[in-house]
Amino acid sequence: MSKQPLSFQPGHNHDRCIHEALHKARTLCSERKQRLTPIRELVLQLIWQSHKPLGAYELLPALADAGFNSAPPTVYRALDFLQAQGLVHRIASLNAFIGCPHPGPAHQGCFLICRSCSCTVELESAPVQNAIHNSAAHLGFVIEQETVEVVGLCPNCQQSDANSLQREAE
Amino acid sequence: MSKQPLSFQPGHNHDRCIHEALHKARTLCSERKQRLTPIRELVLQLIWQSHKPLGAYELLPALADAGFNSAPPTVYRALDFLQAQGLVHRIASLNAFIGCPHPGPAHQGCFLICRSCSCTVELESAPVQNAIHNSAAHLGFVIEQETVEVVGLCPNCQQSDANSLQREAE
DNA sequence: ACAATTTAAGTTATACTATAACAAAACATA
DNA sequence: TATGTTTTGTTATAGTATAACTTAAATTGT
Repeated sequence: MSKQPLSFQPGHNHDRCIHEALHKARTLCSERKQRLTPIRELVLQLIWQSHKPLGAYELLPALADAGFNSAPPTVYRALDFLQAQGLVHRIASLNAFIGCPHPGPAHQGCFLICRSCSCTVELESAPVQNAIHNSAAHLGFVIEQETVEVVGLCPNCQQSDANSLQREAE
Repeated sequence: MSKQPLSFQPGHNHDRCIHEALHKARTLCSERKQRLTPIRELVLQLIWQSHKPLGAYELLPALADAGFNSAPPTVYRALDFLQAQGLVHRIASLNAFIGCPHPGPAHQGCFLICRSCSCTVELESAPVQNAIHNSAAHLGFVIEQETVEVVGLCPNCQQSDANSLQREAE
């Protein structure tokens, strides 16, 4: 097994993840002459609270706490902007959003989502992309957008599951 | 380019698709001692009206016309049953449902969805599956459920798009 | 600096998707 | 036919997302 991505390392320094994500976002938006307004930056920071996808409505209370309007359009607009800039991805199967760990060139992720702890990894999976592209090309289908979301158990939770099954058996 | 699946052949005999889908469903449910009730069969038939994913609420009027209760739980229950039997798939990125052309062994499809005409093909794509499984295995992630939904342009609509662009240019 | 224009945020209302919870009916089986 | 189980009817509500219009802030040209 190869080195785990941070999402699957419970003990990693997550402050660093947040800090880096915000830094990259500021740099990219600046380069692109896009306005990373306070609301947008806050929403991005909130999304990066964890490596778990968050629903739009889960962000509203924190927006209110920060003194902003906290009606749904506010958070959806911020999320729309962040998605357009490739800073967050939407997970269609969960109606939720997650920060992109390598924003920059436009891309669509391939996500591994743990059904137990919700931790989610975004793979940059060339083989998956290639397989999809080949299948599509074979039918003359032109791809514009890909949604690849895989739900299962992360290594940590397989552990826990095994433990609890064992406990049940005792 | 290989032979197109029926979904991408506008002129195909679709009555045959419907008939076959219903026949397979009856056979499978019978084998499994599951009850394909009138409501469930009607919902399946409605889903098979076309090769385009349909929203749950789009089915309600037809249920009402047929004299059934047409509150949301009715159609969602039928869809739940049909999904459990592998007779329909849910397309998460569209909140919509589509008939499975090869029901039987449990599986998760890989879908090519035309953003112009909505026609959708379910691929039985071993290479895509394999690529996903390899990537997951590499991280020690155990897969339970896969969502692969690819949006783009089908061969027919590329044609149309090209034509309309050409017309615009004239 | 000012006015004009564009972009973002506030606000209210509402559309769309899905499920909870309980009652009534239909079915399966003894 | 009595019994338990499954399905359907029914009402209400939860959860997700956007439309439409107003106000405010930032940007641009002069």
